[in-house]
This record gives sequence, structure tokens and C-alpha cells, in this order.
Amino acid sequence: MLSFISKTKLFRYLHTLPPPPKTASKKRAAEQNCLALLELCNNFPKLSQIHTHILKLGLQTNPLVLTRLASTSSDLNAIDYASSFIFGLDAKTHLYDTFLFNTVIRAYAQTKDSKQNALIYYKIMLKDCIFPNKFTYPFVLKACAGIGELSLGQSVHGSAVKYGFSDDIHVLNTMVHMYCSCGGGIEFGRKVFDEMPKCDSVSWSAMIGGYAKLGMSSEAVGLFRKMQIAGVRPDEVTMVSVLSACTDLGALELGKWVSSYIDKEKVPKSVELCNALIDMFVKCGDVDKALKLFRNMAEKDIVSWTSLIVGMAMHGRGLEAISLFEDMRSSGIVPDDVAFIGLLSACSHSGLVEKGRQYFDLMLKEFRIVPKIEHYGCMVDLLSRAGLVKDALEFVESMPIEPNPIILRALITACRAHGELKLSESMTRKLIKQEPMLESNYVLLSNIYAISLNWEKKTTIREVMGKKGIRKTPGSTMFELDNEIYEFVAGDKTHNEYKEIYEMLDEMGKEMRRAGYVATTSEVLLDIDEEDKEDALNRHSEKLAIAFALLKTPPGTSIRIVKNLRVCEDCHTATKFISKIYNREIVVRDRNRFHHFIDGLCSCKDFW
DNA sequence: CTAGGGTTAG
Repeated sequence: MLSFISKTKLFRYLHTLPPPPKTASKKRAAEQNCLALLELCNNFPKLSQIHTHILKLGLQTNPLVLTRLASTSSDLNAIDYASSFIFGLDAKTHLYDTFLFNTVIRAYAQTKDSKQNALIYYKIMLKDCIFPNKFTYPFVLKACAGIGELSLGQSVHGSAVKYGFSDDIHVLNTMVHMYCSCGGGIEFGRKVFDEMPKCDSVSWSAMIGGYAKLGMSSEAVGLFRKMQIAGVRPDEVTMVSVLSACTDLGALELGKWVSSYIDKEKVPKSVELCNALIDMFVKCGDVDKALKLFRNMAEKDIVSWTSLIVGMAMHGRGLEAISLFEDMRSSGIVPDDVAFIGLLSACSHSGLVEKGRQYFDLMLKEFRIVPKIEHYGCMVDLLSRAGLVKDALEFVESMPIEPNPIILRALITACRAHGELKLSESMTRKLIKQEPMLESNYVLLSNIYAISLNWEKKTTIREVMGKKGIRKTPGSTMFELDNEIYEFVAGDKTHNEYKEIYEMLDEMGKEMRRAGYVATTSEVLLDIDEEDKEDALNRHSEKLAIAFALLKTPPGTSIRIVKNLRVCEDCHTATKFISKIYNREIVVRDRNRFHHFIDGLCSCKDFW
């Protein structure tokens, strides 16, 4: 199309947009120009001018124009405009019916918030007896995946079978993806996957990615092993999903293996793959490796920068995060809201209060980014950690949004730490109103009662919890050794060497007490005597994992463990002692961040 | 005109 007229001429044409020509040949030329312009106008702000021009030329029912409008524009208005004319078309007189519908369905399937329209047009299509073809289903299924309603997906599955497209590999692959993206659909996805006559790397990636997204990371890794046995060559997309599973598990050794596998098998390193590698190294505890990888990347996008900034924040390396952010700006990349979340959380974790305040203002003033609850959350956390309780409370008052549980928890922790017990109690009650089924909120309340020596109220908490039927989220800790992931839960005796582990725990306890350790029993909810409480704390999964790691790794080496919850007060204190007594660097990843324990101190500076 | 992928406060 563009061979008819140069781009420059086209844009000039756009700016002048001449009146509709009178002769037929000139009309055809104008139509050609119009089509060519539409091709160029993806994201082009002058799209509305072309709309008007299309109307003037009388091209609004031309299927070619309509398809181009819908398919070349990511502008929802253009899609709506194009699709609304489809109603006006006489189905019998046009040759492009299925094609036209496919284009509109595809356009809606690609939007963020209007995916349901793809299904509406699919239904119109069937009602008008326009038959879907093999291209229709991938679009429709993609829309279903985005909406995430299982029943909807199942009905589309049914119609794909009815119209005879359920043996096409593209349709089946999208079907797997659709089921994996719908709540409760993973088993259906697995069934489709298992029953596929032929699988390619896309099918495997869809299934592995499905497990990875749901946090079923061991299944994802297991399926990747099966893929290798099946002899299907993984590509860069497969590796991204496998890496995201490693990231979730915190399995650095596994992640390193995947990384060298990528090099060995010469899997092309797309930007997305490199970003996944960076994220893996960051969240498995090796930021420096992530940094090295980042420096070697030929092309970096905003996600690459942000992943690393977030990484620095998680490890308490705030100044490096700030300088990365500035380097990113200098390199011409405009920061987005996510980059600011990383930056602000970095300031917060490193106590850079003034920097944080400056950047928070800069965000709106220079970059026109309206702060979201996450940004407010970072600021409340920043002020709270710095001990500026009053500022934090005032800040929350000034926010245009109601504080959510995350913000409340930051405030409560700050108030508790600075003796504002009455205030922290009332806020915790507010928090429990918002999240009545979360065990950790009751632990918080119990802890506040313990500090204020209010034993009566403390003992009633368990009753309340029992009445509400609140179930404890079991804490677990993972430790990776010789390509094996060992998972510990509190009081675990399922391990082969549990006797040795408990002996080690006893020895650790003795050494720690000799060095001045006193158990922090205030967070134990059980109504038992102090000695039993200590015993309960001593069996926490984190301590079991550390005991096992001390037994199994050579002296002087660092220990990396991954917790599924936030590290508890007592384990945090104990780990500080252990790092000093046994002269080990202990790296703990908890729900939120990393703790690097060295020589009796922690990188989080005891506020987390 | 067809499928699967990366960053988000505590």
C-alpha cells in the first residue's frame, strides 16, 4: 500500500486532509491514501481526523477500511467505531464476513478492559450464521483467558468442538492457556494438554507457564523436566516461565542451572528472557550477578531497569537503586509508575527520607504520574521506618484514598515501636475489621497486648479466633542443597535426619543463651507456660532449616533460606546470634524482602 | 488475520 505514496506525503496529506474529490479515480486515490494512513496511524494521535475524513469520503462501510481501523489501532474508540458499523453491513453482500469479525474480535481481545466485547461479537457472528474459522478461536479464547471466568471458557470450548476446530494445534494451545488463566481451571488445562495428539514448545510453555503463574512452581519445574524427556526443544518463552518458577521457589542453584542451560542450548536471549534472569538472580539473593547480567545486555527496556531497582530495594541497597534510577533517566527512558514504586521502596528500606519525599513530589510534578495506593504505601512505610510516627499519621490523613491493610500495618508497627500502644491497638482493631480472617493480624494484636502487659485481653484472642474459624497459615522454610529442595515446617519430624537436626537445635540454643539470647515469647498465641512457648519457637521452620544447613554445609560458607511468611521477631533475633556464633553469612528471603545476617547484625536494621 | 513470556508498596 505504501508503495503508492511516500510517508512524508502521507503525513502532509493528513495535515491538510483535502475535501472529498469529485471524480471516481480521485476518489479511489483518496481511499488508497486513507488506507495507507490508517496503517501508519497505530497510536497516532490524529486518528480522529482520519475518522472524519473517512466519513466525508463515504468509506465508513468499506470492510477494508473497517478492518484496518480495528486492527491497526490500539485506540479503543477506533475499535468501537469500526465494530459499530459492522451492524450496518448486510452480511450476505460482503465477502469478508469471517475475516471482518475476526479482526474486530482480535482487536477487542487485545484491549485491556474491553475483552468481553470480543465475546459479544463472537456471539453476534454465530447468530448471523457467519461461521468461525481456525483463526477465530485463538482470539476468542484469548479474550476468555483475560476475563478469567471458567464457565465462559468452558462454553467456548464446547463451541470450538461443535464447529470442528478442536484439533487445531493453535486452538488447543490457546485452550490450555485459557484454562490455566481461569480460576479453578488448571486441571482442565492439564487434561487438554495431556490429550493433545501432538505437542510443540508452545503447548509445553502454556502449561508450564500456567503452573508458574499459579505459584505451583514445583509442578512447573517438574513439567519442564518431562518436556526435556519428551525431547521437545524449549524456546525463550519456555525458559521465561521456568525461570519465574525458580524465582518463586528462591532456588538459586536451580536458577543458575537454567541460566547455563540457556547458554549451552543457545536459546535466544530476548529482552524478556534477560529480564526474567535478572529477576531470578535478584529474588534468589544474588543481586551482583543480576547487575552483571544487566550491564551485558545489549538492549535494556524499562522492565530491565525496574527489576534491578526493585532488587536493590529488596536488599537494602537504596543508594544504588537511586543511582540506577538516575542512569535510567539519563539513558532516555521515562520512568513509569512501577519504576517509582521500586525507587520509593528503595528509599524506604534504606532510610533515605528526604530523597523519598523529593522523588514522591517529582513523580507528579515532572512525570505527571498520579500516585497510586502503592506509592502512598511506600511513603507511609518510609516515614514509619524512620520513626517519624507523627509525619506518617499526618500523611495518611492527607491521602485522598482510604488506608488499606498494608498501610495500616506499617503504621501499627511504627506506633508499637514508639510506645503509642493505645493508637496501635485501635488501628489493629480497624485492621481486623478489614481482614477478619488473617491470622497474622491477631498475632499483631496479641503482641501489642503483651507489650502493654494486658494479659487478660491477650488470652481472649485465641477464643475469638476459634469462634471465627481462623486457620493458621503454616510457616515453611526452604533450603536448597545438591539440586534438592528441602522444605521444613514447624515441628517437622518427617525428615530422615530429624534426630541430628534436633540435637543441633539444642546445641544452638545453649550457645545462643550463653551469648545472651532471650526468647521473644510475646508473639506466641498458645495459652501455655513460658517454657513450652520457648519450645514452640525453637521448632519454627526457619530454625530447623538453619540447623540442617549448619550440619550440611562446610564452615564459613553462606546459608540461603527462603521463608513463605514474614520472619518472626524471635527467629530474627536468633538468626542474628547464629550468624555471629557460627561465623556464617545467613541470607533469608521472607515474604517481603531479604535479610542479610552478618556478624550478629541484619541488613534490615531490625525494621521490617 | 491464529497460540505460550518479564518489573509493582509490606
